[in-house]
Amino acid sequence: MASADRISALRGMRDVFGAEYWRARHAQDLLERRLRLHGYKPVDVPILENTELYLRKAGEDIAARLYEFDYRSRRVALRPEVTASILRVYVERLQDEPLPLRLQYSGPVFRYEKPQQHRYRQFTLTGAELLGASGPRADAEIIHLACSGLEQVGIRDYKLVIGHTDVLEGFLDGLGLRQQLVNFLLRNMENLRKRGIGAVVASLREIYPEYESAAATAGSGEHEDGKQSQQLINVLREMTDGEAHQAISDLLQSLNIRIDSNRAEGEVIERLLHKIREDQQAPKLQVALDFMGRLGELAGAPAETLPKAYALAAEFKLDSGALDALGRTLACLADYGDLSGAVELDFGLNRGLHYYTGLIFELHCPTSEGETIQLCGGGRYDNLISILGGAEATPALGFAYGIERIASVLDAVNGAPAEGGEVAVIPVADEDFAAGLAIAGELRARGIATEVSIDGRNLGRRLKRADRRGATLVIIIGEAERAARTALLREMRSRRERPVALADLAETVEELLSADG
RNA sequence: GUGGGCGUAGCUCAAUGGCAGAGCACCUGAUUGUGGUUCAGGCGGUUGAGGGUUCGAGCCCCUUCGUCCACCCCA
Repeated sequence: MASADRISALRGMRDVFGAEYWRARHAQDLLERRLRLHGYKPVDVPILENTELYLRKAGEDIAARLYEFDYRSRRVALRPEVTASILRVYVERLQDEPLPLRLQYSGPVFRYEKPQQHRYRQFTLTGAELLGASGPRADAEIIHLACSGLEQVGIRDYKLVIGHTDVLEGFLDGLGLRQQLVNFLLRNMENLRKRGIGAVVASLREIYPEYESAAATAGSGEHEDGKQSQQLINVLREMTDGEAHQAISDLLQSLNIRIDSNRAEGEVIERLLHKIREDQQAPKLQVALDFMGRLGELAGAPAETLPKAYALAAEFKLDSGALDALGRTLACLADYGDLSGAVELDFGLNRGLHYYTGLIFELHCPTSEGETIQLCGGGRYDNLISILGGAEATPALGFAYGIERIASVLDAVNGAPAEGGEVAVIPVADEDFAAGLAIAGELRARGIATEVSIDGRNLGRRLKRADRRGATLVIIIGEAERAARTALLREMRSRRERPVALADLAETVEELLSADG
């Protein structure tokens, strides 16, 4: 019969086996253990959640990448991260626990992104959350914990990058920009640094086509508008959308003006208001871009970078509270001793999950190909618990490792236990199976991985199989052994073999294996 | 979303527009109770799919699907 068409794995989904499996498994075990040793209690949460959980505050970026669907009139989503679930559990069931509460988790997450190297649509996160703790001591504990996990799995040449959301966000919030533009600017911080202001302005045009013309006329003051209408515009700018809309509508009606077009009156008013306000945004945008350009250059060792940041804050009359906090966190971090990884401050750092409210950090590491990949990311999200319905505002922070990425930078030697059975039992004939299975049972009871050969081919073939599967010892039972109540114990590497009494077999095997190391 | 590369045997890949091949894996035998080597043989293909050019297409052209990589973003 002809074979049917194949069904292959979905794009971006991977099958993991062999050495790669063990590398990832080993890394995850070590990390979980390290978190446990710091008092972080494991929690298992569902992979499938209510979509709403991720829409509350995660930001549009993640919403667009969600595996999300309707099931029996319910909107559900595969989790793109685990923090939201952990906080949901806290809000739902753990609010009577004494704070601070230390929790950890491991498991798969899903993001619908274009796959490429070190980037899959399903990957595994191991993470920690510290709930109900604010201040630099908590910040330092989390950063140190993240670093010490990497050291535990044998990664020492990592780089720690620390940033703070309030420096940029605080500045933008004070500017009075439309929220859409603020979000745009936050998203484009990296972009600005890598590709320059031209690229950012180019993509800005997509959401704010008027930017350049508005910027050009903004400086010229009161242009074709008369002074009176400029005053009117200023009044409208101060109003909320609803008030302004109503005001214009009333004005048109009292003057008995009909909007003479096939557009609805409401729509015309919307556009008018939009236009009035856009002009206002342009100069602010210019200031914002200027500030961001300067901020993006602020990266490097804390000792040099922090003073520069203070100078910039003073120049733009910005509150330096975030910088003070960063300084205190760094001081607390020093109490853990020297970090073997290099620490770097980066004020351009801006993480994709938009719920971060203060400290943010990432851990990076060079790969064997000479590239740098991010292994871990985290930060503080003080208002997420309230957003998810927590009874009272509870500060919180955490981080997560990407297990596959960590495994990819470990060398093959680092944690790849032997595969399959160390011992293979080969019963030659049907009559030998009962004895063979009994021996296998004894060995397994002693913790020795044992497989029983069940293919009926000739002995040579079966030995070959056992060898290729990595068996170091083979136990052969056939007619002669059956009669003598022994088994033939063969050491594969040396090809030496000798009969051993069935009663002594398990003991002998154990000794041989432990002698080998 | 944008830009590249690649789709040929189970796997890794060859093949000036001219008979679709090799290595590995698998199976059989030399060896019906002794593996890693060797030797002999065998199985294995709608060359991703569809159309076009040509006497002739795995190769050239168009379409489409898949996949990998890069940008963006992230773990």
